[in-house]
Amino acid sequence: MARILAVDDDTAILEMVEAILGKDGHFVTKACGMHEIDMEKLNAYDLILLDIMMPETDGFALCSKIRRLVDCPVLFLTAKTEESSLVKGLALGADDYICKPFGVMELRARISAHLRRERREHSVKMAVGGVCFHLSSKQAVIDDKEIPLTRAEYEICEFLARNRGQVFSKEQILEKVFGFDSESNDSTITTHIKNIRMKFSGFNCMPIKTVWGIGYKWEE
Amino acid sequence: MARILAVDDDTAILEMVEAILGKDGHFVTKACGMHEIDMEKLNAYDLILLDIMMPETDGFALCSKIRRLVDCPVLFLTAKTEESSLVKGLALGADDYICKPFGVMELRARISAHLRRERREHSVKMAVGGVCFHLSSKQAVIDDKEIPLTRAEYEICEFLARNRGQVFSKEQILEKVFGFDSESNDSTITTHIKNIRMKFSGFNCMPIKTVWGIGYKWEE
DNA sequence: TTTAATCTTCATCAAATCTTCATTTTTCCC
DNA sequence: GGGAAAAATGAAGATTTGATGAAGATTAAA
Repeated sequence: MARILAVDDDTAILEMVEAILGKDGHFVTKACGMHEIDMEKLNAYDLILLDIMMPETDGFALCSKIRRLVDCPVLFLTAKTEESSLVKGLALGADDYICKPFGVMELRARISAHLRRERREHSVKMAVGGVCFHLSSKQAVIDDKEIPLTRAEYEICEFLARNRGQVFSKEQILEKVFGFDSESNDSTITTHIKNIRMKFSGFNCMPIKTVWGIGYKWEE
Repeated sequence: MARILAVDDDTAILEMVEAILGKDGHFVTKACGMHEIDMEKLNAYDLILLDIMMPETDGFALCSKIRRLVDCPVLFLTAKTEESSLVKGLALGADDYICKPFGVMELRARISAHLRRERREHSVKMAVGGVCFHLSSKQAVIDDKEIPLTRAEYEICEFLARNRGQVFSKEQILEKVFGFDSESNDSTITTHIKNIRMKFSGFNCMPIKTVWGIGYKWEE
């Protein structure tokens, strides 16, 4: 059904979560802490469950990092019941906050609701066609061959691919990719797009489409 | 910020919700029960808050009906704390379940999280008749096929569709769509309408109707 | 410091889009 | 039906927008 990443320092909880969600047909990957997570492969999950209190990195910090990399639902599953903690968690980009001890049925229902919503909204989206982004090394790869993108070119590609299907104006791309305080000219983006296209054309691949009068998008 | 529909039979709760969410810049529409909801205008809301125990229709039934009509997040806000009730609510298509008495901060945080997610995943859409408008990318779609409208054509369509049933003169359309300071000729609108109709006719669809002597309208 | 790579800007060209207008068609009213 | 007003049509010109190629500025590397 869905691929779920569960992060908790308590192995017993991980086992339990796996047992519960496994029955619903989900495939649960267990991680005992941040060191067990391959941040480059977060794309592989449909939903992430996070504990807050963990020895190395705490769940809040982890949540921020995750949210910067992927868009899938992130749910806290924690013993911290204070409202302030819930508020902080959700403010960091999480989608839900479930307190331990949780009801088995509640956990299942909430996870189903989040997955259902993901499908409801996301149904049109598909995998980024053929292009693989190595987030840490900032390289784009097609068929195991690297496309020699410069840093700016890579950032633009990754941003558009991450939000594939959506159209962004040059101003938006400047702001989102280079920061709101970028004082660059729109033509910078135009030129980067041109160069990106040139490099991709060598791979018989043209993922960035112009939407006249509006902007650019990564084709779905 | 967002348009929120709150449904509860207890006026005091509605007032409180309005006060809390109003401070965050949201616009809250209050409904004391099902009879006060115009089911055909659910599109107008970004998020819906539902009580469960209400005299006429109960919240569960209402949730099912709503879910059949629109995709926006639906949150239960209820005094029913049993897990079975939560499970039922989420199973019916709701996205969250908040128990009364709720923490003010929790309510705000959860609502923000849902709205954020909606923006993150969903380039906002508006469906009118068989036509779906992708607001952010300014594209119109019928049966998953894109209608290649130019920017001006799209703006006119979206405006008329948003106010479907109402008739607008060419002057009004010019003013509303291109700004009060537009110095264009009326014939510009005539021509745009012509081109829009040509493009829609390929889809066996003719949503813009001429009202002789008055203007144009999007058919209901 | 020198060199190379990358980023940014700009002028120019081509294409898509917008606007206008003369002409034809439709509608309304007598 | 006839005439006037309104709208539809088709095509040409004006305008806007994006693509392109090249040069200068900036940054990073040697």
